[in-house]
Amino acid sequence: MKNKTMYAVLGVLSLLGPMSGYDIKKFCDKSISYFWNENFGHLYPVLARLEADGLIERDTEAEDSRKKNYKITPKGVEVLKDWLTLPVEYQPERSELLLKLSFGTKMELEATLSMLEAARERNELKYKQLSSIHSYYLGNEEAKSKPQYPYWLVTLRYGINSLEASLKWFGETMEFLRSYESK
Amino acid sequence: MKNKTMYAVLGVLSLLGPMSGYDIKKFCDKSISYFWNENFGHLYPVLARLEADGLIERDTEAEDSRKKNYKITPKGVEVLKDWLTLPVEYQPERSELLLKLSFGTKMELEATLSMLEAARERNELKYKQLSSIHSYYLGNEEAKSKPQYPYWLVTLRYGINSLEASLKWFGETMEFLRSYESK
DNA sequence: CTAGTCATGTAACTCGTTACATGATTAG
DNA sequence: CTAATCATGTAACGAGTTACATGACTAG
Repeated sequence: MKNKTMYAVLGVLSLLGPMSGYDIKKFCDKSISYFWNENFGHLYPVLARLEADGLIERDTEAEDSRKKNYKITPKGVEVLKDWLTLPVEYQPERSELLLKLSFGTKMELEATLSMLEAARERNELKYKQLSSIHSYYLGNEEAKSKPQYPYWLVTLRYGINSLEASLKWFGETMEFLRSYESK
Repeated sequence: MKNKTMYAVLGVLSLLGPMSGYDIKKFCDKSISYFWNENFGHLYPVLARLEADGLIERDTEAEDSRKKNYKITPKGVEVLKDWLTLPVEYQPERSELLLKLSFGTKMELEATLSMLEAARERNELKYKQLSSIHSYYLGNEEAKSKPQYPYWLVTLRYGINSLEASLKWFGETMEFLRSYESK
């Protein structure tokens, strides 16, 4: 479980050019929060360390007084590329929803169902948000002209695809549990 | 991000009866690793604390010499049930695969594709494993007679359903990226 | 003038991982 | 006899979260 925040920072800076810590956080929240999240408490120390290690540096041009804009260095690019070619690390699964559900016999059916319903609604909301971004992308020539376009499109589709599958499961599962009980 | 290991322990003990730390770990690895994982370094201290707090206690009956068997106490059951009715906590997403993929322009297409292929193969293997457990369940009368049966079935289906969706996405995505490049 | 947002940071903390240590038992 | 597995633990560490502090600027 190595520090992945640093690679996220390097990647974002290499894709979008000089940015401040605050901007990086905003970008995460706004554009990639469905698959990546950062918080200030971790981000700022990582930025300091990346600068100390010479992987990023202050961008003196276009100084916005109170912002600390960083740009990636050639050394930073190298480190990023090395990481990109490494296989994706195995991440042990931990789903609180499924854990609770597997203890279903220890709670009331109604409680289980309302837990599922709450989770389903959250997913449905996310699904709608991602879908609307998706259709925006498909109809926007400027977005399409960017080199990142195909990659952003497929990540988006991953999110949409997963949510779609989960919504289907929620429906089937709630139906199944209700009918199983009433036998 | 409260300590969820303790609830996992309480739940497992309440479902399966007295067990040792070693057995709990084995159960996680064998039966629920597709949605929950534990490791000894965390598990043993948590067991000690749960005992100190009176949520579990040593089971003196059927002592297996070198095993420390724990059973859940009434207080432990209460704590478990309180937690079960709480809504599932929001878990910020962090997918290394999608992060890397979103930086796709910074690497060779071939490297991206082989990263995807490796991930796809892992998922396919898991998919086959879960599917075989699923069909075993459906044909096993003893499993069906247990009160947990409907809950274990639906968690299993969650795993299968997600993997199925991801496999579909992997196929489409690799195809899309290849054809996008060659234009 | 005041509330909110912009922007950067630090300190304390908790969770979970990794690596190591130990001793007992069992299989070949 | 030896290697593997059973079984329990500890120490050190690192990642990431939460809460707090600070100051500047901005909209009503």
